[in-house]
Amino acid sequence: MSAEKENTEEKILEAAKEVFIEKGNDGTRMQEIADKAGINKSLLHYYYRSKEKLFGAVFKFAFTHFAPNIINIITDNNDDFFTLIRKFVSLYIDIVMKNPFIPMFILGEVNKKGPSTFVNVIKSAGINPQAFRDRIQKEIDSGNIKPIDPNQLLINTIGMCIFPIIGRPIIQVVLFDDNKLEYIKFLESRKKEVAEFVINSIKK
Amino acid sequence: MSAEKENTEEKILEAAKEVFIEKGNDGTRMQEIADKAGINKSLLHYYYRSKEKLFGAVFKFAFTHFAPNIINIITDNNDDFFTLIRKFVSLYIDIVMKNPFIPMFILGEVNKKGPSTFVNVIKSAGINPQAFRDRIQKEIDSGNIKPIDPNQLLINTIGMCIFPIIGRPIIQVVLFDDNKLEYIKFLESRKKEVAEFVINSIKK
DNA sequence: GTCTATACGGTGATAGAC
DNA sequence: GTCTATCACCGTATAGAC
Repeated sequence: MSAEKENTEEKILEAAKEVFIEKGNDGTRMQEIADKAGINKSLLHYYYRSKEKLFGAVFKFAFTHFAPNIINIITDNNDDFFTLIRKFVSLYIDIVMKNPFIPMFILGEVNKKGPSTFVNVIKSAGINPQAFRDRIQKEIDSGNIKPIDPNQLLINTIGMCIFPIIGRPIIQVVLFDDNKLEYIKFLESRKKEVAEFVINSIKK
Repeated sequence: MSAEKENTEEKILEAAKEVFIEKGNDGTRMQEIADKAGINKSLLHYYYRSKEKLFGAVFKFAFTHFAPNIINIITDNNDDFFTLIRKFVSLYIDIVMKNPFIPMFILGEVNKKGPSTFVNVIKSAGINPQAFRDRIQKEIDSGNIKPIDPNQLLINTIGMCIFPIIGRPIIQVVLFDDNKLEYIKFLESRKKEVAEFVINSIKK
């Protein structure tokens, strides 16, 4: 997917992303990363001193490329609020559909190690919930939507976007008799369904 | 929490639940389970032949004690639909609050191994989404609620209940400045907030 | 920078005494 | 049933040649 003649360090990181994100820290073997990068195992330690450091690089990538894109849709946005919600939901579901393992990876690792290990990454990711809260409050004050706790609205919306992705194996089996196409169709239609669900709930 | 003089097999399973559910299959060491059970490592293999088998017992427990309780609230229920939703959401959030690691455990493992490994457990868990779909359809046909795809409504509702639990480390840091009490309060109020959010969205 | 060889501590699993 | 001792293997990490 990237350039053919990338340097070794980059090749390692790309391979590490694939393995770590799919298998998690505990499930990842340095040997597998080396194989996938087409280099020797000890080269991993030459570029990244330890497994932990390599993992850290992968986690940082995963988190910073996911969290901020979401919230930043909101900041500096001139759409009316319902249009904003439709764009947000559609874009977010699209992102997680294209990177289905990343949410599970982030949530799994953060739950295992606790936020303390990642608090630097999390804080430096540029997430600014206040901008979101402010926008909601403005809409409420203007009488455009029903009163609601902005945090609740945010978690509701993100939860509805992410859960069907991380719950895929169960959802596909239980709801769609393990039919992959039915599941994909279901997910695709959520881009509109979730937005309308949210809008219906808060509109006056 | 259980009887003092439980037999060894039971002690092992209890210890295994704690470790597996908190650390996942890859992160679990047989030694840790033995220590927690207060017995020797080789006794684990005497009662459960392998780590895989022991894991299987834990997963089966976790899944069967979680999934069905949810859906069965719906079956054979005589409440009006909005009361049903309020009960469902409140009970479900209460369950996951009391067992916060189980959703992450189930989702993590199912995503890692794929549903094929657990398809027996999943299918034998007694989940019956059709009963739920039928109930929704009845409400729509009766004109009590707006038309909506029952699957979408189900995933929306469950997603809003589970996501704040598995996303806790991030949510607590980003939204509540790592204030534990604020997070708990937020979760507690969701028992009502989520139900009203759903009801607002589907009521006519 | 990249390789081979190896150290060193675990890890699941088994054998065998009691 | 429960223990100790031990096995065969695998994991990360390092040393050192080229």
